[in-house]
Amino acid sequence: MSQSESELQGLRVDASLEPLKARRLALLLRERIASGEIAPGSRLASEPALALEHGVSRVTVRRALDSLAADGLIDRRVGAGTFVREADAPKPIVADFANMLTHLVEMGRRTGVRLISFAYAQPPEAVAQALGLAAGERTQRSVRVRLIDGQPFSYLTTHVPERIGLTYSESDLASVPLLALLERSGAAVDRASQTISATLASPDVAEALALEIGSPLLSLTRVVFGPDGRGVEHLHALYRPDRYSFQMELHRAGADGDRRWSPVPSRGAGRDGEACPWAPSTVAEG
Amino acid sequence: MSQSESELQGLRVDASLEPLKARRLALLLRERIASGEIAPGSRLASEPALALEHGVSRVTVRRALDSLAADGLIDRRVGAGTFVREADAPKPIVADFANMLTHLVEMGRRTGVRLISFAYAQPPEAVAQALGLAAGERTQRSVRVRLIDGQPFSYLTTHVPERIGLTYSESDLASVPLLALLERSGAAVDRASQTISATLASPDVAEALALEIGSPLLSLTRVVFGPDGRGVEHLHALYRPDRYSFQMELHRAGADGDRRWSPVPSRGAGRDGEACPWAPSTVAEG
DNA sequence: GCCAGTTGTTCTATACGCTAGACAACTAGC
DNA sequence: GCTAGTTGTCTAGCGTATAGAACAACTGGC
Repeated sequence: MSQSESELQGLRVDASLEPLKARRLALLLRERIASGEIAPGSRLASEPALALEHGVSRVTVRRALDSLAADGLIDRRVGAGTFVREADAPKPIVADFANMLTHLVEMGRRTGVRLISFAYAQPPEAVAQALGLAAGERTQRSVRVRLIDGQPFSYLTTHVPERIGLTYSESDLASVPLLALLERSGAAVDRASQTISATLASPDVAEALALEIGSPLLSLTRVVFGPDGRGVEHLHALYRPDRYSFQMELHRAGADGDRRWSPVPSRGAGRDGEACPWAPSTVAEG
Repeated sequence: MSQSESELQGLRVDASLEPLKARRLALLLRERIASGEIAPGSRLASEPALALEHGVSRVTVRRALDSLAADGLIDRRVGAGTFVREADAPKPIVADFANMLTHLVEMGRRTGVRLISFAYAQPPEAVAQALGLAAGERTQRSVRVRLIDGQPFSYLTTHVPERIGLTYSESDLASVPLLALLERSGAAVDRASQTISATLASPDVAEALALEIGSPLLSLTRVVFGPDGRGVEHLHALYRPDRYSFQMELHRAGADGDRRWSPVPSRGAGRDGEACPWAPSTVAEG
């Protein structure tokens, strides 16, 4: 037993162990670089400075930087310093909210889908309740990972009432957006309610999204209803924030003194002023 | 030596370190509980069973469970087992997006503000660019923490061009919403652009929000523009997802086949069907 | 060329995560 | 009451992450 364990540990040394403090520092710096808080091309604080700033030893700082260097995020030059590598980072996808969700601003980039699991079973209580299912009613549960340019960016778990799910096949799901399938099957879509939050990557999600465990994730839960008020789809989506974020443009509305905003269908309001005339057909739910 | 160690451990028990494997297991179990995969009220596998299942020692399992217990997710009963606690989670504040942002659904709960810092200085490059400032133009930078029922839930960093910031005082900021101050000063507000993402709690933010370092946070960046197109306010907000989330109701819009949604001012669409008729005056930017 | 400051490398000592095992206290079912 | 199984507590020891420090190699600006 101790044999296999030590062997296991020995084998996974390469797998970027990166313990506690070093890991935290790495995540933090990763975030700052991804968000542009530390501008590309600029020099990071020196290792001793970082060590002091974060209250850790220089060894730990170096371990964190090793991780970033291994991912090609930084360049280290002896005697000069550590620099954020110039934009080789593909710009994150920006989902325009005003126009409304579901619309991926793809700008010609290729998206793909990997179907992780597909099965019919009894849903968790919370899902059953949200969809307004009858007691014991089963759902089709599917887990998919969406890719852009071959890179995973979202982890989607959907529950669809069995009666609706049966109208399309597993391979349909791997190629056609779910909402399209739902409509094709005659399940009219009328209303949706969604909540946006944040969470951490659990081991399985982390692996699917090529992340480290404990990385931050954007979380979206959406429940779609038909005109009869019955639930049609329950979506739980997790997004890599470095590759996907929500954006919206707002205009002042209402009378003066009435502080109220209204979303506006902003065309191509990408964060870097990208032109991005997206095709009206590039619709996806992920 | 062993004395100081045990003493140290005794002292920092509260600080809940939660290293690697334990953390990993904790996240995994958290996920399963949150998703309902392990139903509320049901018994978890025993500690030895979990240890065997995940290939870790029982001590590690216990550390993971300690973390869940500290968060009130599970109940442990000696001799009986460990049980998933029935939903007692205090409902988070829900910001209704459709109606539009800035609107806190407070439902009578008292909010407060703690002013962390207040100063005029040169803003970071990214902020200056977003606001469209002239080179070298300074901004008023303020950091505030918003509370609800005495509990911190958001960490707000705002940058306002110096010329505008000078029109109100430090104490104004601690009591009046920023947007109200801006308008009072005659700085008309016309348009805003915002991005929603997720990130991790850095040490300072973690402390201000009473969180552990590395906790997930909802991140909102908003840039407000006046009618002349010049930036008026740059807001970077971080929210505790357990106490604050965004919610919106959507209605199908557009012709059939045109998969398009439009936000709708949903009154009281709280996740648990709360009635919540919020006062139109309860406006805040946090 | 000099020098302050940087990364790269190595060392020691300590702190601590993790394992393995044993035992106590308790519970539920028979 | 008895017993199997549970959580609570403790011990001992190993491997390693971390702290702290020193030194080498290198860079850029003066």
